[in-house]
Amino acid sequence: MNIKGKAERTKQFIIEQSAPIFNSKGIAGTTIDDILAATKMAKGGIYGNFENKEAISIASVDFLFSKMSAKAYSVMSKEKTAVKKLFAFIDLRKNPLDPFIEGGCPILNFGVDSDNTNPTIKKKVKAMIETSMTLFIDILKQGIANGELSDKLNPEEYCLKVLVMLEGATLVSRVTDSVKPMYTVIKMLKSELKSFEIKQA
Amino acid sequence: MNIKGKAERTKQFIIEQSAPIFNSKGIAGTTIDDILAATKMAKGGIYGNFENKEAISIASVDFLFSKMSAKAYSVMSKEKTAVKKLFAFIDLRKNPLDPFIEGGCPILNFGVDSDNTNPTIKKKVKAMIETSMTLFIDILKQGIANGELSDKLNPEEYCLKVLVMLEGATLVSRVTDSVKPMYTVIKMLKSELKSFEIKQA
DNA sequence: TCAAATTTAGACTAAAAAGTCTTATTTAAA
DNA sequence: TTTAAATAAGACTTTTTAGTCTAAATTTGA
Repeated sequence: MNIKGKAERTKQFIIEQSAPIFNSKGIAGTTIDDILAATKMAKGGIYGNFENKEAISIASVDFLFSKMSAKAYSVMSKEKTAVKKLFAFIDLRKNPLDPFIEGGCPILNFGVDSDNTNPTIKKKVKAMIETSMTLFIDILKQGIANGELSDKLNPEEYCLKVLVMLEGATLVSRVTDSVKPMYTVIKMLKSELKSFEIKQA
Repeated sequence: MNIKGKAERTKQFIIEQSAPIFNSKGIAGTTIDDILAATKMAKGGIYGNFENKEAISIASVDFLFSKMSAKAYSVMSKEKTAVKKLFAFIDLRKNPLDPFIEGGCPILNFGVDSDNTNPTIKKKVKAMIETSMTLFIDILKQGIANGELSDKLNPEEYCLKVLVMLEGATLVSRVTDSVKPMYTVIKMLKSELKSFEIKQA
């Protein structure tokens, strides 16, 4: 009848409803009752589709990371230059108080949540960080190769800077309930990259 | 007999044993049984000194923030110049895999943990961030005032940069299980501050 | 459309966690 | 040293959370 079958659609629905809760309250802080409330389903419906809470949390993390990657890819591929691509990515983080994903950045949240407690999730966060870094580094290398950016720019170091400053600023902005730290950080990051731009003839 | 009395010493002992657990496993992820195991006490001993788990978590956060502040003050006051003071603070974070406080940076951990869930703790994290920032800014302003540092340096922006980069690098280093991100970040932060140093005659 | 297979509801059970209370022990002031 | 007060032990109760299971409902292929 349908392309995917009921089971798979229900599974996806549960993940979509649960993911923002795990992201907001943490894995230990999220209960099955939270998930029942969010999905308006009963236990049978949940446990018929997932073995246990852990399985839902893992699927939720995968879902959120995919969603983040897809969004980043979407906004970046609309731009043509390396600088514009990076800026488009940075701008996704502009308002940490009204984030793209409810509860704030999943890398930050699940990174802290899983550190010391959850090796499975921690591995996923690590992979997400490494994939993102590699992608950004490649974009900057491309920009240097085609003369858009000075070869004085160190792509690895600048990309690390972007990542740590965005995560750090997300933390500070959310805790202090102010967008100002993030705005200031974005301004600094952009002006640094601009200083390596080579004016085209 | 003793200066403080048994009750107060026991209370302090419980806090000292519990704090690293809360910092490592998060507040929701820490159980009373964890605390019993760490203190080797029984329930009566715990609940005789604290009303409930929340009270222990609050006292633990206060304890860890005081400990951090004291340590920072201790290493910074040994130095005479603004740059050396800042560097001493930064160097406290050198190895995120073997941190001064077990489980990693409490600002990062409790910031993420409390965001969305725990207003009481969140307020404490906010206060800690703001006090630290103010302290560092004052040190840099002093350095500018006495001619150690160029007045081209923006103390607010540079301090924010230090804070967000150290927190972000702590996250990345711990999740990827590598000190390299933190080393790179520290190198960048130091070289930036050095570039504002005025060579004394 | 209809029947087999799949999926879901929700009462029920099990396990884990929080918190209480009485008894025993320890402390500290006289 | 003695004794009243403070403190701690640990069995017990309560609450919360996870997970199971059977009957009912829904889906899907023939």
